[in-house]
Amino acid sequence: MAQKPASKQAASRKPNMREAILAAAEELFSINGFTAVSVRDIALAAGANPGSVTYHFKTKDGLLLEIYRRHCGPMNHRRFELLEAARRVRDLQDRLEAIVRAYVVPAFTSGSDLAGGGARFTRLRAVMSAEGNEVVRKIIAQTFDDTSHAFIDAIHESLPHIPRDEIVWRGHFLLGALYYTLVTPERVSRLSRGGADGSDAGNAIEQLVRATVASMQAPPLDQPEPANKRGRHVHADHSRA
Amino acid sequence: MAQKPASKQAASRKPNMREAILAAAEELFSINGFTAVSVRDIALAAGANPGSVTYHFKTKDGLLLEIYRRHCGPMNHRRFELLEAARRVRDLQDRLEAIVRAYVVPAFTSGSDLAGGGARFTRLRAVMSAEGNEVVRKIIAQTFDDTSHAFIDAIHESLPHIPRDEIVWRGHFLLGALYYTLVTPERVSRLSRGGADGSDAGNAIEQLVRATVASMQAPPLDQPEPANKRGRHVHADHSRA
DNA sequence: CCATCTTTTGTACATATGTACAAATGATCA
DNA sequence: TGATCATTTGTACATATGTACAAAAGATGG
Repeated sequence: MAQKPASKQAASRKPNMREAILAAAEELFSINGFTAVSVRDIALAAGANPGSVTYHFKTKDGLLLEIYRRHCGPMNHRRFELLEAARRVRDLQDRLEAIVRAYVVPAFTSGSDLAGGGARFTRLRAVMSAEGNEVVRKIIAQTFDDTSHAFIDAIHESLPHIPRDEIVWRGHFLLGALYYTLVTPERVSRLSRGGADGSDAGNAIEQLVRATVASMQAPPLDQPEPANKRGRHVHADHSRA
Repeated sequence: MAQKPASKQAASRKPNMREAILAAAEELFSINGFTAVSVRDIALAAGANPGSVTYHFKTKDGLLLEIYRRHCGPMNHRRFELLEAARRVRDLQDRLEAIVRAYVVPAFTSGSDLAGGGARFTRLRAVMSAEGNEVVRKIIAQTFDDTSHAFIDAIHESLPHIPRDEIVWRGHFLLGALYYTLVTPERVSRLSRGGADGSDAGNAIEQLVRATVASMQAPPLDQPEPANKRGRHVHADHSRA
């Protein structure tokens, strides 16, 4: 019978080994990938015994699965909250920016109560997607496609003259840029010769939002390039689709 | 090229095992990452003996190194060729697009004479950067930073009113989008419900160029979207932090 | 033909890996 | 307290890994 409140449910104060293992695994996976990190590495970093990992999560895959289970819910919940708020913005351009921001911000900040948990988990997802992890592929398709579709549709509503497929492409580029920024932030610092800090999440968010909003507003491909393109090409009224 | 059936040794005119090993390793690394692929996997895929890999490349790292050495030269050479041609385009907007295209196209098509060699090598670089491979990190910084700076400067010349650091950010986003498209093309197909094919390199290039040109032209952050300058942008907020 | 160099093969070895499992330890409550 | 459960520890095992190395096979030039 489940009559122990201090076991798994409440009890915010408890030096739980299970949590330490999860945190250590998340950190190591997000830096070195799944296959490159051994169960022993994780146990060592968590100050635990290798057998303890098997006890709590059965397999290494189970550990990865639990990391996803822990983060996906809160992150997507936060995204939907922000998306609902963004939908209520009246000005079309402001709304588009709010939608993009609603997608980007939780990837950097949301997640559990751990500091930097959101960015770490997103970096983990980036690394896993590059690694082609099979365990993760299912979770991604199951958990994130709903969110993606919701954002694509919302953006499409504020940019009706752009075909949905092109919004899919540009949203895809957004995710790639997001991932890459979290995976290799030092590249920004290096190429800007110290002028910009790739690890500054606040700046990264603003740059990413600004660039993405502009890319979303680009004229679609099937629309022939306007003759006087040096000027305004954001709002095109003669849409054929 | 090779019309012999799926046998490993019979009928060998000049099999050039070294090339077969390189090709197999490149393919496997670009899909599964470096650590996840064993020397025996590579040897099996190449129809070679594991010891042959050691003979030709000494270590597994040496094999990866040779893959990079083989592709970096031609790819960056092609990029510089296209960049020089792009610089001569008179119209500023056309020039910007030509520059972006000069960066993107070789990533998909250039490389050796092998079909799809360029895209495969770029996908390999994407996977390696996500894996944080130490062997690769040096080559990247040494070989690609020159190219990146050249393109950043060229773009900056055609967009002088945008701070260089912001161009660095947007170029960084471009590379992330490029990588992610090569790593996970099926995501585009899935989210567009079959309307777009993420594996269609031609379409991917056009979408990427169009989106990137627009993102590059976005007003800089310190300049909160003036309505009088270029492109019609409805005023955005400056309240968010 | 032989001699010499290059390449391939087979095998071996030390170590790393995921995971199973029993014993030891710790916590909880009648 | 002692009994029962949860957790941790230590160890073991089968397999996978990178790489070294010697023998075999093949090519090359005289």
